[in-house]
Amino acid sequence: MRKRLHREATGAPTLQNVAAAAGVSTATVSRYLANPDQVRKERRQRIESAITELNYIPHGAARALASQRSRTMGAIVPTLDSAIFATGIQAFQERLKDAGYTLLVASSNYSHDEERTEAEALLTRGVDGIMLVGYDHHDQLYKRLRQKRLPYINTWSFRRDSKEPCIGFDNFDAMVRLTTYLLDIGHHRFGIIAGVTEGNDRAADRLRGIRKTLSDRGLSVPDGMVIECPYEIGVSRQAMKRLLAQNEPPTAVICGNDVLAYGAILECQASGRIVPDDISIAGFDDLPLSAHFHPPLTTMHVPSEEMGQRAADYLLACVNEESGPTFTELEANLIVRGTSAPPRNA
Amino acid sequence: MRKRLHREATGAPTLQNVAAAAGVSTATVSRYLANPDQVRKERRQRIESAITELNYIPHGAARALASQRSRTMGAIVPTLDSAIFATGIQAFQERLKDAGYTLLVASSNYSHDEERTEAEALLTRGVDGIMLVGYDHHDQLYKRLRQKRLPYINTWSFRRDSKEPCIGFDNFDAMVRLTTYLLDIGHHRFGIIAGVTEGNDRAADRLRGIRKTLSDRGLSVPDGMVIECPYEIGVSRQAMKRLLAQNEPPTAVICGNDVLAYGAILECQASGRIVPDDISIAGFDDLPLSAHFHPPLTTMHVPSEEMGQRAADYLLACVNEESGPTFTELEANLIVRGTSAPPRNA
DNA sequence: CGACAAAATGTAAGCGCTTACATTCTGGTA
DNA sequence: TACCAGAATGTAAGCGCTTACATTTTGTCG
Repeated sequence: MRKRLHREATGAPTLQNVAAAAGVSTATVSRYLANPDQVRKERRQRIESAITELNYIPHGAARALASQRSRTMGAIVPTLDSAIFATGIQAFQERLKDAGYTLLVASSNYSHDEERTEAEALLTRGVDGIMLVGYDHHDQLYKRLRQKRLPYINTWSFRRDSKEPCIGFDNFDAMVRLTTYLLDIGHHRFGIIAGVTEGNDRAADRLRGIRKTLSDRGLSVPDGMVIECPYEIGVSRQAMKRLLAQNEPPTAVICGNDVLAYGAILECQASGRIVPDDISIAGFDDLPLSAHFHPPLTTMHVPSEEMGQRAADYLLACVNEESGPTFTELEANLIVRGTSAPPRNA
Repeated sequence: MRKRLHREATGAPTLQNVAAAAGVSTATVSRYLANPDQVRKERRQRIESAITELNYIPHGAARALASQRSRTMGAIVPTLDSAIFATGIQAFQERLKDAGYTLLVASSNYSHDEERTEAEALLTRGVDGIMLVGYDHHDQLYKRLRQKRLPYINTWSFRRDSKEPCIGFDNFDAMVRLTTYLLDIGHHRFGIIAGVTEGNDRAADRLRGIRKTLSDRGLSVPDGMVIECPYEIGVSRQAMKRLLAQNEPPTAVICGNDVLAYGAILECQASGRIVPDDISIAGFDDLPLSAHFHPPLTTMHVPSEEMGQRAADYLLACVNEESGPTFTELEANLIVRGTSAPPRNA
């Protein structure tokens, strides 16, 4: 006699139950699930009613184990706690959903080590692909991904000479354009409130873009005029305060993102200065609020939704062995609004 | 002779390989993974080195199938695209991570139907528990959850007479307090910019709280003074514009959340009004920006992090069959800042 | 030193599904 | 009507793990 079942099953109906109820084999039910019109109409109906009757829900883990794909994608973002990433993730997720995929998210807190740990966790969950933010990642992470031959894509960053699949915009170039604009309207005393560049290639690229543009025009930025700080409004206000306390305060301040810019503007206003008359301020991201800010913020628009969608498309194409663009450059657009104007003396 | 393997395995090392390399049985390796000090030191070391050598990553689906738990939790939020939910989710996720769990997120777009569909998807993925936002959900969803005996918890909402596990604050009561405060400083002409109440019990509770408080004080709110709108700043500005166009504009406007409040403030400022001298405005949520807004926003602070954490604790306790509080009330605190003041004529 | 309980390990049966391969039906066609 | 290709099914072997139960090892004590 067969050994007694050593574990209680969950009691949830299985595909086997459905097959029995419909009077067909499990294979047929499985095929029906994967591709309904592969089974003859009459059986199809029997299966359908068996499914609704039993309230059958397929068991994802079993399916993943047997088919070697989990229909799950992973995404690791620096933080969920930022509107811009949230938007991208939301778009990513919606695209996945349409394809019958589910999203596993993790956040790295802007740390390559944490990112790697999280990736490891995602691998254990058997994700079929991973969306990453940025370009620089832990060596081990890249290695593991390749070893497992797991599709992945870098987002929020695009480099012309990229060796890794990526979809995004050129952060360096975007800042070159923003800075050029400010130069062109007459500014030559700049302050910079950058994001933390350590471990954040986007922030670093942006800062490089500003510096390069200025030095190309023969301008140098004194040390005291460049402040790196985390993307928090309070910290940004402090930074602005320091900038304003300089001997010769800047006539224009470029911020690493919109949140930093909000802080800068608010601090200026708190100190009685008029933006943009007394000082111009520019951000980066173009959050929904920015268009409505007072005054409306001059910033670079980042196509976060499109990045999310395309990242999903790319990964989906990989798992389906279709072909798709491996390198996609999107445009970050300069949006000139009310926080920038020629300097007083110009 | 045995039938040839009909599928190519992934090539990734399996627990079996580890066992072979370490010269022990698969059971021992499995036990080591689950509880290292259950295996004798000498073998433990052999296993450890085999694992690092082979670069072994456990196969989540196989584990889930065999053990009947996925070490995965699901969360369905109305949208990721809102700082407040993002914060909660972030906290939820971090707590899960510490317990070796991974998060599956989905968003419902404030629709019960979509929420239900997403839940179905999560069930297929075999989540061990689900975090929900709000109290009202699709009947079928509740039914399914109970049928599967799956742990779940409602967040962002607390009701004293709750029959469902929940952790949150009382939205009605919170608005009663906010409204009372505004009444107490002398306002009696109110405008309300509420969130869309359809399918959103939090928004509905908040609106009820305001209305009840006002009517208790003998005040009625004319139809034109109550506007429901989606949580978008542009829409909110339009709403404010309408409020200001009334015969007798309100002296105080209560908003369903901070984003709506930002819109209201900005519209006032754009129309040349001074907040709070000409008009008081209050929000709900206390987003990071609110403390820095100009003027700083009077609002209700929502303990989103704590909700996320506690929700994770609860679900984790459920799956581990520990006991924990099923109903937890947190406090939403009134934060009086610069957008509220007694009305002119008071 | 032998007996025995407890601890450590091994054995092998599934978990619920997919899918290669074998078998049985179809509906044309000659 | 007989034959046959192609479509529709069925059969059953795993996928990589966990775990009940059996077996062996260890440590303790009289």
